[in-house]
Amino acid sequence: MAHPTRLFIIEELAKEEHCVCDLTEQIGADVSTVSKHLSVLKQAGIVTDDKRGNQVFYRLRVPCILNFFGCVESVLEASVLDQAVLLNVVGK
Amino acid sequence: MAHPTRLFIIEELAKEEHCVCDLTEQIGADVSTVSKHLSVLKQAGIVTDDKRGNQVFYRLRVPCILNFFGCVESVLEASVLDQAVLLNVVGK
DNA sequence: AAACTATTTGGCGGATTCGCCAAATAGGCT
DNA sequence: AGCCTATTTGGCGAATCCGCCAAATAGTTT
Repeated sequence: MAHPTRLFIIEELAKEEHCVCDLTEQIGADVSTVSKHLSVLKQAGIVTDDKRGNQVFYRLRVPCILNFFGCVESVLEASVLDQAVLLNVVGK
Repeated sequence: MAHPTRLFIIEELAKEEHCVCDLTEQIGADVSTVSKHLSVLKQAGIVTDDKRGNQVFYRLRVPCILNFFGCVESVLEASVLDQAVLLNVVGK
């Protein structure tokens, strides 16, 4: 599934947990789209979810995943966009 | 582009440099396919190429990228295959 | 130059992925 | 219960990606 969005999600969750609605608003895509991205990340074990009230909060389960970005940045003068490209490469 | 193959390439190049023909033989896909994978990795800055004679040798340019795998393993009891899945998620 | 090996590039069908909409599920509130 | 908000799931067309073949490019050898 889509990169830039998932990358963005990971970066956001690295700061603090967010509910789906929150991420959806920031991303600007349809809620169902964001929900599916989170579903994939969850299935991969990268994030965990926590239902409170009628909303679900997601948070990063693998903080060290951020080192990956640092690693890349140390070599490339990479912007977030370039990282997306990179991840696209390694992943998908 | 494809995951398992690119993941395999990264792991192989982590050990030592390889020419395209070498990787192609190990992977079992068409040479053009492998070449394209390498091309993508190169464009992303993950590998560098070095032409000697009539063959091109590729090597890892971002060794720390391997830490990423270690990171994932520390959380998941992930096999190489699972890592491929994970990368598919983060990437693609 | 001709022949041969190694690699890259273009093209194309097939498969996968993406993102939206609509419908279903879940919890909260009146 | 009925209504509303939040989220997930199913479905589908559009876009992307993959892997092979064929052709082009580059270097070696004779």
